[in-house]
Amino acid sequence: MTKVTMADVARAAGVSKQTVSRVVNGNNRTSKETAARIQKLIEELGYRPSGVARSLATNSSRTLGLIVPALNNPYYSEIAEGAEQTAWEEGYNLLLCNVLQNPEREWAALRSLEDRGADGVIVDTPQLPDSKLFELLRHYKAAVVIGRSVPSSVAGNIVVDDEAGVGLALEHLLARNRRTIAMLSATSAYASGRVRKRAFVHFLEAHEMLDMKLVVACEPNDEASFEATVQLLQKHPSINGLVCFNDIVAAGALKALRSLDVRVPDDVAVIGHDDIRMARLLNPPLTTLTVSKRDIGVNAVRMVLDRIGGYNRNTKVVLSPELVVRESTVGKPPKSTTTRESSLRPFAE
Amino acid sequence: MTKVTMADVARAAGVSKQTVSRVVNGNNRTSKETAARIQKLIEELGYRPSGVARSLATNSSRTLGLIVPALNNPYYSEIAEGAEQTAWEEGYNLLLCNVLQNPEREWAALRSLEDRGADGVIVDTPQLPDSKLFELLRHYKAAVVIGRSVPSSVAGNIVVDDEAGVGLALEHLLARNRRTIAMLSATSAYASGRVRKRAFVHFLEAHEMLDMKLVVACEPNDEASFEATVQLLQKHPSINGLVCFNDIVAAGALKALRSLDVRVPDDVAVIGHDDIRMARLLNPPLTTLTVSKRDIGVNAVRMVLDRIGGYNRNTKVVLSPELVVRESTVGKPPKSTTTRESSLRPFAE
DNA sequence: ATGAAAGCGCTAACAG
DNA sequence: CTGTTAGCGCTTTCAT
Repeated sequence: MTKVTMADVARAAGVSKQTVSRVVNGNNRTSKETAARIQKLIEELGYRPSGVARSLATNSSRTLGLIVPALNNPYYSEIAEGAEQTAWEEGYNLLLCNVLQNPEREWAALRSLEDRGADGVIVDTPQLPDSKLFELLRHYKAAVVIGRSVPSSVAGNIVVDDEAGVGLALEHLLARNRRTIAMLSATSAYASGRVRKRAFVHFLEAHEMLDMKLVVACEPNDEASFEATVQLLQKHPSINGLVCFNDIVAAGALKALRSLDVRVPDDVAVIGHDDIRMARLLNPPLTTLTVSKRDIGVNAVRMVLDRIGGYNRNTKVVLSPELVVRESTVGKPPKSTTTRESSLRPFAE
Repeated sequence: MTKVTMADVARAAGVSKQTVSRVVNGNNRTSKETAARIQKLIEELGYRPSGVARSLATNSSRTLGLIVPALNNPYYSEIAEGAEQTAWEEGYNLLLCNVLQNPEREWAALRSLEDRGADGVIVDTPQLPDSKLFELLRHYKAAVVIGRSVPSSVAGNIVVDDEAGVGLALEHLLARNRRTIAMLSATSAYASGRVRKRAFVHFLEAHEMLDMKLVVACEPNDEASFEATVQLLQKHPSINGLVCFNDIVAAGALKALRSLDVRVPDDVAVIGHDDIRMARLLNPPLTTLTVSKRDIGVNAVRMVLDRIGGYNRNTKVVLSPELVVRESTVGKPPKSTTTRESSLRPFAE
């Protein structure tokens, strides 16, 4: 607990702080012998460089911030995991901020990270309005925004092509002769919910199959979804396909269908979004759209690090979802687990 | 992005840095007028105090570290969520470190947090040996350890009474006439796995029902559990009760039993641990042991903050699990299509 | 009520 | 190869 400083080591070694500093930072411009001697002293005295002092002197903390709306959502925790891992590998620390769906806390987290000297931030905040977000991001050396489009001057950008994903889902259902397809969307506070709903509507409109009465929204949790599904199917028993905002919603729907004695997929085929771990453990295992959440995190960190380094080449990454086909749409036999590789489609603006 | 320092504000206001400092820190020993004037300047210039510089000067960062083995595990992400929220409310930042089940990274995270000047740490690392852990913790003003017992001189302590929990589970099974009870434990690297296994063994020994061949270990993921369950039941078809290390393992087991056409709970009653969100969505919904993960996080932060403040009163918190009874042990309740199944509400026996 | 000086522990920019 | 001189932006004494 006693604090050993660089000066202590220098004194013990009979050299200047600078020399110790050079050894600590692996700067070879010191003689082998002194380097070795200092190294030994460092261990003996148990010296640990102070990151705080170093940050102040270098104006760089080797710390990144990641702001997510909820960590109990597997979607975000997987992003966090990928980001954490990558940051670690690059010698950076990740300050993870969980803002609990609260725009005020999103704002505060951004300020707080700034004060703590974070070199860059990665933000996945569905709620904070663009104007405020952009203003806050100005204060950082580098930033990356996930999940909504931003100009490359403001931040790097990682988005998921939900439009394409919903297209895949609907084509899959159509190919299996489902013609009365409903959607369990999220309440409008969710940006991706809006996108997925719009894509759904457009697609079915184009196929002249749209019935807006079959498009309902609920809070994205299994309880709300359970209720919504029960009501939806009681009102519209002819439904034979169901696209859900995410896998949690789909799980609630499956449970509801079970309680209604509606067979899946025979009576109703169900598709989720995200492929969280639970998806394959449900009964029946859930067909779902997925992108690699880990990859989002990994790419976000790479991108923000690039930007910190002054390379603004790759300003946007669009990830295309893939359909993981399981029994909730095709029934028992086809045991073929779709291999899902990350489909990374980076392009410069 | 331009850096406004305290000196800039002081200059603009025609006062010294110290006066600005006093205003920033709410020290009233400044005249109302100058305080107001400075406050105005601060807003106008967009001055933000540097947390880094302050940390260096005060030797305190108002930052806490939380080290968990895996964030994709809902168990830990809920702890993190509780901790995050509480830290935030107390004006602290939470540096979340995900160490991916890797003891080397557990070690590195502890060092890294120390270098970054974290005031305290909360550690839930199943793998790092006590001796190493204790040594590392010495460097912190305060520490709290979750999930394994430590002396109060080393750190505050939050543990779950797994012994009692396993007792609840087994009594429940016994009461339902299960006499051939197996356990799917975790590999020995997991401290709580060891505790739960020991409790299981002791309990059944005391009831003269122990058969060590029915106690098997696997990696705590659904795939390993699937395999282990298949093998276990093929070798011992008489098994009619199964206690699992956690809910993920139980989910894998349920899937395996389904594939073996073993009925749950009629043929085998299954109990998990943790009550992660997925538990009630499985088919059948899973009976499981639970404590409030959020509370663990909340308590941990409170405790470490107490210790930073010099109060070492509350050195240990023991949380007792409750058994949430669902269909995986008691079968299906009478069905109703209008009301939701009541199994959403946890209750203690 | 306010200011001056001295540092927190480190690195940067020159010297030599 | 190594040392010296200055800070980084803030807080802490101590004066005034």
